[in-house]
Amino acid sequence: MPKPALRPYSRYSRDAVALLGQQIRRARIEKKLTAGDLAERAGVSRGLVQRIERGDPGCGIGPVFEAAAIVGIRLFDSSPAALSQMSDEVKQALTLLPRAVRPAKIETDDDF
Amino acid sequence: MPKPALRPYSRYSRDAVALLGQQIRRARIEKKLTAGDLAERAGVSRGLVQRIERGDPGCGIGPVFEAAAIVGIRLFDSSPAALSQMSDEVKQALTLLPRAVRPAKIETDDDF
DNA sequence: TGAATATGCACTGTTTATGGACCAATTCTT
DNA sequence: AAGAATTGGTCCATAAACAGTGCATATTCA
Repeated sequence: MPKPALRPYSRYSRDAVALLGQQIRRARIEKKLTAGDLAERAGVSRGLVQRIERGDPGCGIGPVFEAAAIVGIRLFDSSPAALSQMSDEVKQALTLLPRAVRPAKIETDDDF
Repeated sequence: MPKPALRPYSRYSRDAVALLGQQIRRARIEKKLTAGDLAERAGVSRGLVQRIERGDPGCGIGPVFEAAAIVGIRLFDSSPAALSQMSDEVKQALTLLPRAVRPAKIETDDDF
């Protein structure tokens, strides 16, 4: 079956997407870039920039992060160096974890 | 013209997307959730979860953030409350900025 | 105020993302 | 080691993302 016409997003993720879009718009304007300028730099259309700033959850995460980076927004509050280190750490942690998750059948509600 | 077959992402944004995916995978495994479980909770297919964890930039930002939220990853390092507040602040800042950007033509070349 | 430009929105055609089913390989548990 | 479940990949059908365009409105600046 195809892509669902409407996807139910949680409030938290909707807010997060919207916030990121607003931050991008703010940073763009502060840097005195037009939507068209940002679009060109990001290699996307102006229309997509508008959807990104509006917080459309359907936008690809690639273009969104690209736009964010261009206007100077640090994802994860991290510099490129820190980002790389975090990646190594997570990759490291992943090698120590099981690759396949088993049963766990009974109530996954952990948190003490 | 249609969607570009291949989009050129910067290293930074590619790393950021990949890192987020790895973090989601790590958190999922630590919580003992199967990819199928996470998919079901997020309302997406298992295949999409795989692409998300792999760091595919083409994935919608909505599903990615949704998955992240489900496994407990705080976007922006913020709790829901903080997220809401940040949103207000940015919205506030936006009202104080010009709505349309003028010339500024001359090189805003920032690093990042 | 007027001119120039940015923005918002809607429409169209093409490409892509996604769901679903299926299969093979991997991996965990007993 | 065996069995059961997870994972990873492919293939197909379909809805959606995206680029482009045009145009109306809004906005900045002279």
